Amino acid sequence: MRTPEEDLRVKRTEKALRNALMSLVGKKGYDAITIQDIVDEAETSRVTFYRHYRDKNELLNACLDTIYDELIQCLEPCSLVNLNPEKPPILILYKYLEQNLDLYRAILNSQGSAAIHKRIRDYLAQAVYHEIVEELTMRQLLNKTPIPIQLVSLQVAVGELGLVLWWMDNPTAYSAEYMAQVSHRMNFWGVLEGLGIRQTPTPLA
Amino acid sequence: MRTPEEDLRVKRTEKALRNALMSLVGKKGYDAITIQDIVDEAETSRVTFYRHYRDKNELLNACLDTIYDELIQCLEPCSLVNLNPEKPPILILYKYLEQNLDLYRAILNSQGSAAIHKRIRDYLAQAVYHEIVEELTMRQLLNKTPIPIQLVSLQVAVGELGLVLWWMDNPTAYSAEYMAQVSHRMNFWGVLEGLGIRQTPTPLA
DNA sequence: AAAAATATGATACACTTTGTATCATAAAGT
DNA sequence: ACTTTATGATACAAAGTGTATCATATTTTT
Repeated sequence: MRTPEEDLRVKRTEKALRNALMSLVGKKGYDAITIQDIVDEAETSRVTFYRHYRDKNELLNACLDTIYDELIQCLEPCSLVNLNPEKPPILILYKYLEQNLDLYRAILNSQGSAAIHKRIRDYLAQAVYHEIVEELTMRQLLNKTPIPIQLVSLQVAVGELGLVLWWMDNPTAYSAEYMAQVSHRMNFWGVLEGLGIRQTPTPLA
Repeated sequence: MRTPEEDLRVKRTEKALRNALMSLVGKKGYDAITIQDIVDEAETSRVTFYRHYRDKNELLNACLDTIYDELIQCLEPCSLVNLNPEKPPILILYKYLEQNLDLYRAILNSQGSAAIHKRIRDYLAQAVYHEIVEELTMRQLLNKTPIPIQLVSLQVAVGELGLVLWWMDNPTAYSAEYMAQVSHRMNFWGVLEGLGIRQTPTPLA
């Protein structure tokens, strides 16, 4: 039997490279980082880098897979379209990003960030989609929405994520708690409209 | 009197460079374009390029200034927070982008696109902001909003723009008209909530 | 524990791209 | 016509990318 993906050296090297990139991205920003920088930080050689990743972007994707798993685990336990506008589930995302603001700001503002934004957006949209379907099934309102659920979900995703991204560049303007509450509240009414559900408005705390 | 910025040759060269980049970006995508590609297409020399722009990004910004003026002129005559949810002003943006979909898709999906997204987002947000202030002044509701106008505007901007960007990658799913109507309708209720104005819901056409 | 397999590091190389310098020439402005 | 300035050709230094080779070190397998 061979040892295709299980060699200790391989795992060690790849982990070191990932850690190196994540560490550097917070210092000098993704775009300015060279392969040499990465292997210096990882204490390995340039040749070795190319044996594992085709280029910097492929390494970034490997890093994102890791980060992404973390993020998903953060968001897993909460309901994103919580039909109570006062309890913003997106707050979990704000708090998560707040913990390593410098790092995530560097990542989400890098040149290759568009792909990352899309990835998060689509994940959020999908999560919202499933929740809406569940909620509507319970209320026996499925297939009766004035706007396709796909678009309602997408609207929530871009609305919430858009404010998150803005806030990351302007973190002092409002607290994470306030942002989450406000953002969720506005999106909430769009969702109700899109799904054909209406509720009596409640005052903001 | 000198001729600082008005030499015919300068104007001709810079225009040729801008056109070259815009043309190439639709063919091979922004990231893959080299300075040599640009000057070949523009039928000038690399040295000349550097006399006018520091790098590719600076040229892109010059291009965007031009495009951006066009875009603003497109959006100028319309009200972005039109308080009638059935008349979506953002449709103008959809129609504008639809005209040169390949070009704008290439630009808005390029590696450096995050800065462009932000620029459009902030423009939209600012435009919405001014309109809201006007509307609220008329209704004598200024400074009485449950959510800061800045955040309401931003929410509208990211909501509308987010759907536009998604649609550009999925242009066949729904028509520009439908997207605009749906997006505007959902945002509309968020705005009403954010501003403390309420209206009786109307059915979607 | 020995043998086989494989990942690593050092070095070297070809290649692409970037950005600058120089200088004769062409084309604009006055 | 005269002056000023932009252009193009050529050359060059520097940085970065990606590949090839081979001896060495480490891991897995027997």
